[in-house]
Amino acid sequence: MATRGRPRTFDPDTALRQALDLFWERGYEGTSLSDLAQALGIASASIYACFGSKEDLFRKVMALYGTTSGEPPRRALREQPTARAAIHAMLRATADEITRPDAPHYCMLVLAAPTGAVENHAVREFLAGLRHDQLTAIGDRLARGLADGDLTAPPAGLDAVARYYTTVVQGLSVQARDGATRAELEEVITCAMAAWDTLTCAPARPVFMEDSAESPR
Amino acid sequence: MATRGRPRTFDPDTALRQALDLFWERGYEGTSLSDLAQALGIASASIYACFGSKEDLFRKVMALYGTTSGEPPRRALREQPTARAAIHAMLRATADEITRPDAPHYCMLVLAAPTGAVENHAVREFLAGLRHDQLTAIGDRLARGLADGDLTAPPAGLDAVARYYTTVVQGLSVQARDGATRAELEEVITCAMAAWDTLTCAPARPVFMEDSAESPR
DNA sequence: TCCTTTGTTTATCGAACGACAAACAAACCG
DNA sequence: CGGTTTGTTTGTCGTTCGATAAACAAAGGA
Repeated sequence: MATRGRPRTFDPDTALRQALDLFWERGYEGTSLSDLAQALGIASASIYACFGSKEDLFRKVMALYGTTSGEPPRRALREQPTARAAIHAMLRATADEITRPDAPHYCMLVLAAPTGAVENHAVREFLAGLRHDQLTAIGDRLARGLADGDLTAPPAGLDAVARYYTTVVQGLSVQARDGATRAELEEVITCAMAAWDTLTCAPARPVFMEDSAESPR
Repeated sequence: MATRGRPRTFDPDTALRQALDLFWERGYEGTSLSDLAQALGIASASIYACFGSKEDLFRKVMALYGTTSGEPPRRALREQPTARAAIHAMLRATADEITRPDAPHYCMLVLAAPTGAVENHAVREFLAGLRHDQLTAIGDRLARGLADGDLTAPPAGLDAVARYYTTVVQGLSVQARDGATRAELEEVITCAMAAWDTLTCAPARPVFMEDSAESPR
């Protein structure tokens, strides 16, 4: 199909990336269309023409966020050989992502729109759905460990353990937001992994014997 | 001193409580002065006369929040005999507070204003300060356990353990916000406490032997 | 070349924002 | 009772919100 009409003067991918940066810095409601227009270097009408509404833009932004910042933790879950290594590496990859010096120190999934005006209810539930996917992904990885034989059924329940590590991930975001360093997050992760052996009836290992050689991503 | 001039037609304490309910439901930026005026049944000018600015009102609201919803977890830390029981009871009291049927399911400290517009930076840092007090309170309680002799110095570091349980508390808020039930939070707390014995070099106890008779508040 | 198609700019919409000044209402003091 | 003090209401300030219509600009097709 031929390209008709006047071509765009801006690159939608670049613009989406710039929109991501702004939404990341200020959250959904904290970012206005004026802010976006200024940051993207185009008029707000062009944003509407290219991306639809503010909410549509935000959803596209979150999709990009998922394939960039969200990928390392997801890959950790996918590629590590055991459930234990996968959870540990996932936590570390998360800590890496939320303490990058060139980006805001928190996960957008968790803090971009937890509360807000009534009219933005749909956006909040959209993010809540993505967070639920997180929980599911962790639960699925534990189930795979069960199938692979590297994990015995935890007495507390597999869902409970999955929700527990999801809770830790989400708590890490608040910690990073409040200025915790990468090293401090690593300590928290060490503590969180200390629960693993008790939860999974594995032989306990003292914290100073933690497998720190595991790849963080 | 005599009461001069026209007396108030509304009760400031009642109004503050109503403002708390509204800020709790929608967060700081999500609540407008029009919303507040309507909920309190008075004009916005009366709010300014009585409470100052929106930010002043929010700070007073958070003080009330601290003495009401914040008290049970704080009391748990204070009154439980051992560090372990204190942390466990504090987590349970938190779970109780953030799943009450008559209030929003999350902690205002954590989710009322984690991100937002640049002009509300002061409010966010105010809340961050209160969250840091949380961390300090938990750290102090662990130190007391050390002094009382019911806790041996954790290899991971006392600060690390304090930050870990702070992270769990904050993660619980996100879980509750996303619809987790009180029972599900209890499971998460059980998992979080499973780390305790490993962290503190105490003899490990299986999760199914958890001291469920500890007072939740 | 001229028309169609598409993108961008400009201007603006109505509504809501936080905040306040002035006018009005109700209490106490003498 | 009049005068003072204080609280509340009314109206509105200038700004910003998300969103859009109309005018203008630049490309391809015939």
